[in-house]
Amino acid sequence: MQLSELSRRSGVSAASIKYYLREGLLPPGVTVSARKAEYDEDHLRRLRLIRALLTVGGMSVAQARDVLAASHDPAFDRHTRLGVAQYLLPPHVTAPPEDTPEGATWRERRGEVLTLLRDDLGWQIHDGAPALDALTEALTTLDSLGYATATASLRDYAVALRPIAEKELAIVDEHPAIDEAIEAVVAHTVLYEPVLLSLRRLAHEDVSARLHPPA
Amino acid sequence: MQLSELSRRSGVSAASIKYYLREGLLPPGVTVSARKAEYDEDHLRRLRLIRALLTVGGMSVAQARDVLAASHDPAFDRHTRLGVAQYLLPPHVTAPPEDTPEGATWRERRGEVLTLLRDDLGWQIHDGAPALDALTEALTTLDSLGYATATASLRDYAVALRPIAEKELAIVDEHPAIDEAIEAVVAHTVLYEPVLLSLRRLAHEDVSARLHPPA
DNA sequence: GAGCAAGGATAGTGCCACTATCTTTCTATG
DNA sequence: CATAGAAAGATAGTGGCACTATCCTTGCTC
Repeated sequence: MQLSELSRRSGVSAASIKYYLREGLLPPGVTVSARKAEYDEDHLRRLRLIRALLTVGGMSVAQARDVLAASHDPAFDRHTRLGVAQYLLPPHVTAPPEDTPEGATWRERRGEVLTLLRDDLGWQIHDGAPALDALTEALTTLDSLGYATATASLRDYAVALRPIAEKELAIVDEHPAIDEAIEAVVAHTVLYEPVLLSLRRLAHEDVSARLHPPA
Repeated sequence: MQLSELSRRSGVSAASIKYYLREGLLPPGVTVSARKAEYDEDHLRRLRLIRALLTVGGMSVAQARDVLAASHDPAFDRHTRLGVAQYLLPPHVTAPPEDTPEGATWRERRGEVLTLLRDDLGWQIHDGAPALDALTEALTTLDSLGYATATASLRDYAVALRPIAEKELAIVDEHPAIDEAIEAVVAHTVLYEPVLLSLRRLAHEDVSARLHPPA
């Protein structure tokens, strides 16, 4: 199909598709002639994924490009590529400078969390996992606002989320083809986040309605 | 304290503080004279909350302003204000137009989810809850990519999140002062989201390491 | 072979979160 | 008392981002 048809079937403007092509999010089609390029169903699928990452996932174009590129890099094996894709996903937080008081408490907090997850819960996680930094950042921010987060409640969260993670990984492993699996990881990691957060808010509403019944 | 000291103690540039004052995120200080305004500890605290909403929470300045404004609106009672704060929080999705095929499936999906939560799980949730739209949007997007989400797994998510929501609401109810409670709701709703998502990703890593042990 | 639509390149647009500058006002100091 | 200097406030500017509008070339069609 031509670019115009790709645009029509995806609902994305032709100008935007050209933009994604320029930015390397969408691989170029087969150039048939100087005024005709051929795109296939894979392009359509990829385009839908791109739009999902940008809108539902809230990622930037640059982030989406990096994730999509890394997830198709043949230099890595299956397990690594699955991890690389996840490690590249936002958010990315950087630790505060080491020589400041904030930096010291930050690092201390990070160590506590790592100990909880590794030693207490027995999770096998890498020391440099970006999610660990994001978690530390959120916790220290809450601390600075006076909302101390007990290690115990953090453990409750972790325990509640563990079975969910197992189910999700099982779904990914149903895809034998590596490219499909990668896409499944990216899609599940990013697109299930709003599912999780929405359900949490709805649960809040239910609990609140029970605690404070409206008149 | 003066604006310059507020800047120094918060780490936010004086120019940015002026910007937040202009945009109505931060209430003005007491004008002592034309070149001197007095700020107090509440301003410092509010400023920290603003920064947290913008950076950790990923909200826009306009969204933060609306949430902060509504949460201090005396026209609402405690329960309503807690809800209003949450309803105003992003993301906000709009349903597709009713007369399109996508609009029809979207609405159908929304109805299914509502039935699951209300009739099956017995949750008391409002029909117009924005989280319901966000949830529907995420699910239909996943559907369009070929990842059908079984109602059963959605129920698993909901069941896993329910106890977390209970704990969180209990913490909020520890604050008798309404302003403190509002701030607690906003802070918990927004700032615990990265906690939840980070822990989920770390759980993924652990599960993946067990399924595919690295060499 | 004239018209026209598709592709590709390039410059422009609108929004956002600041940020730099300018002016006014006050106060501390010689 | 004069004046330098600093704080507030107003206003205009900046840089990044995600597109988007325009222009030009090319080649198919009638």
